[in-house]
Amino acid sequence: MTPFYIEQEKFFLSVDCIILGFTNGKLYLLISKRKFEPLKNQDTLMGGFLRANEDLEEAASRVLYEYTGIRDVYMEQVGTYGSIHRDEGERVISVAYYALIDLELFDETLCKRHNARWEELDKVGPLIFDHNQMVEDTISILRSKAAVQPLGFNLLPEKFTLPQLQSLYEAIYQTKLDKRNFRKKILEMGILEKQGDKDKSASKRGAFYYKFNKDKYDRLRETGFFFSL
Amino acid sequence: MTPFYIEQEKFFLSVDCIILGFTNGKLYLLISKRKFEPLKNQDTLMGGFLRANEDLEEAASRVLYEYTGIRDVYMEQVGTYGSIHRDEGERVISVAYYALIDLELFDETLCKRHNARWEELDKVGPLIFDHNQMVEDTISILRSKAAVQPLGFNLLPEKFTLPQLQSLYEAIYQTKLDKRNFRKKILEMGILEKQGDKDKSASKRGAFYYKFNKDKYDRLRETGFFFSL
DNA sequence: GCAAAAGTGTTAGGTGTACACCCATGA
DNA sequence: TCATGGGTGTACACCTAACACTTTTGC
Repeated sequence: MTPFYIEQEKFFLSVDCIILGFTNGKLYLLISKRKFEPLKNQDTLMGGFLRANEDLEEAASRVLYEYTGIRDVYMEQVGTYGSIHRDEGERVISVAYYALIDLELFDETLCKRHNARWEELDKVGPLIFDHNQMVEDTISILRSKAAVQPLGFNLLPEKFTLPQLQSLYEAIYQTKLDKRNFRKKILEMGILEKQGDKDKSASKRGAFYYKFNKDKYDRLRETGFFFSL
Repeated sequence: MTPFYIEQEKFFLSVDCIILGFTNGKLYLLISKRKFEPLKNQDTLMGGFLRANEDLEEAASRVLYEYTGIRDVYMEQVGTYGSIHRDEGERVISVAYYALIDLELFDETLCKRHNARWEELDKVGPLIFDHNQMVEDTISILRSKAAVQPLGFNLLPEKFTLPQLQSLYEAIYQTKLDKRNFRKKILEMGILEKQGDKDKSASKRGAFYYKFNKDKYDRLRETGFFFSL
C-alpha cells in the first residue's frame, strides 16, 4: 500500500440516479422503494454502492440498466453530496447522475420487480436523505443545458412530432411557447429531418414525424454553429 | 454498523482545488509540487484527503486556506473524478472544487512553504493524474456561469476600475470587447457603485473605482432581474 | 506638447416576440 | 359538418454590434 495513503480514512461511495422520462406533455421521475435499512420502504432515487472494479460512470450505468433495462443512455453527473450525516446509517458520499430516457424503450416489468414507479416531476413528494435536493439540482442543470444543447431529443422516441417537441420544452421550462416562433427557430437550425409519415394519435389531421440528425448537428457545430432555443 | 452497508467497499476520497486569480489582464492558476509519492515533486493542483469529521466543502475550504491563507472564498464544485486508475498509487476518488480569489488577499509567504506558484492559465503544463482535465472543466463552467452570474467580482479587489473589469471578461472569454458597449451594459444593470477616487496606476488620467453592490444585486434579482453580459 | 489610457453616443441591421387564420381529417 | 389539433407569415420593438473622437495628465 502506498505509504502516505494508508494513514487516510476510507468512505462508502454510492451513485444515485435521477431518471427522467417524458410523455403526454409531462416530465416523469422514476422513484422506487428503498430495499434495506435505514428508511426501508421509503421513496428513494435509484442507487447503488460503488464497487472496487468499476468507474463512477459504470456504476451509474449499471444502476440505470438494472432499473430500466436500457443501456447507452444520455447521462451526466449532477454533483457529489457529502454532508457528514446525509445518510442516516453510515457516512456515505453519493455521486448523483441524471439520465434522460426514451420511455418507449423502458422495460415496464422492472417496475414491479423493484417496487418502482414513474411520478410526475412536479408532484414528487419527500424522498430519503438529500434526494429531493439532487432532483432540484438536476432540473436546474437541465434547464440551463437544454437551451444550448440538443438534450431534449434523448427524452423522445427516434421519431417525434414538432408539437411533441414543443410540449417537451414547455414542460422543461414550465412556460407556454409560441407555436410559430418555436417551429421557425427549430427548423431553421437544420438539424431536424422531416419524415414522410405522420403521427395520427393526437389529432385527426396528424402531425409529421421528424428525426433529430445528430451527424448534421455535429458537422454544423464544427463550423461554429450553436444550438439555442 | 448498519447491516447492508458493512458488505460494501470503501474508498479514499480527496478534494482538489482549482484556485484562480486575476491580475494584469490575465488569469492565473495556483500550482504546487506534490509532496509525497507517487509522482512526488510533479506539478499538481492543491489537494488533500477527506477526513471523517468534515463535509466535502469543509475539506475544500481547509485545503484552500492552507494554501492561500484566505477564508470565505467563492467556491463551487466542478465534479467528481473516479476512474479506477486515475491515481497511480491507490484508487482515490477526487471531488474537484474551483475557487475564485482576490489576489490582494493572497498570502505570498505560503508559496515558499508549499512550493507553490501562480502560472498563467493558458501556459499551464502537464499536471499529475487528471488534473488538467479538472482545470479544463473548470474553465468551461466558469465561461458558462460568468455570463449570467456576477462571478467575476470575486477575482477583483473590492474596488476595481471598469477597464480592469473588462479585461477580466476578455481573459475569461479570450476575446476583445468593445469598450463603449461593455461600459453601457454593465452600468445599466445598476449593480456597480462609482467611487469618488481613481486608480492612477495604469494611466495618467486615472480610472474611477467602482464597487460591486451585492445587496442591490440581490434585491434586483428578487424582482426578476438577470445579470447577463 | 505629446503619449497613453479613460471616457462618451449614434446608427443600422438583426433578432425576438406578438399575433390570427386556414387546413386536414375522423367521427 | 363540425370539432380538433396541425400548420403557416408578417410587423414592430428591442437589442446587439460596429464605429471615432475628446479628455486628462504625468512626463
